[in-house]
Amino acid sequence: MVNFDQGQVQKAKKRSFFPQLDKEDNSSTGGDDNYDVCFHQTEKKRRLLPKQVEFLEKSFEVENKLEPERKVQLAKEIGLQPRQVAIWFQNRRARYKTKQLEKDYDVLKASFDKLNTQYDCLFKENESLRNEVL
DNA sequence: GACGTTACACATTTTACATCA
DNA sequence: CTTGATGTAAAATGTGTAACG
Repeated sequence: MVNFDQGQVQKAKKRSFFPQLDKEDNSSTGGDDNYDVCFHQTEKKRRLLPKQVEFLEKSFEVENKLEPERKVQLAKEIGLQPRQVAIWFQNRRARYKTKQLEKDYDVLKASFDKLNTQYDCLFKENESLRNEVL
């Protein structure tokens, strides 16, 4: 299912082995009639199609890591190199991790703030009690 | 145990777009 | 409206390391 236009997608490969004949037809000069994010992935470099990302994202939800088999399978389904799928997962894991870290920080900070105000209250209470004693 | 290989984490670079003056 | 500066997220690269045969 989900056949993307392989013709285009496949081109995005080449692991940047060598510069190759970049010289694409649609040279910069006004040729970029299609400012479309999706469909000029041809012939040059990166940015995955929304549908591909959607797929990867779904797959990531199911399982955060991927065995070689699933990698190949997934790559086939969405028309990417297995290598690209692997890289995507690596980057995705990294993103997830930093997000999680931020969340953890927020939680920690919240509890710290709470503790801080509690301390404040106790400190003041203590102060007033001492004043009473005097 | 020293070797190649593989897969990953992590840091870093490179690119594609967005935004704004 | 175009153009260049700047910022940002994502794709890709590079490096180090652990696991495995």
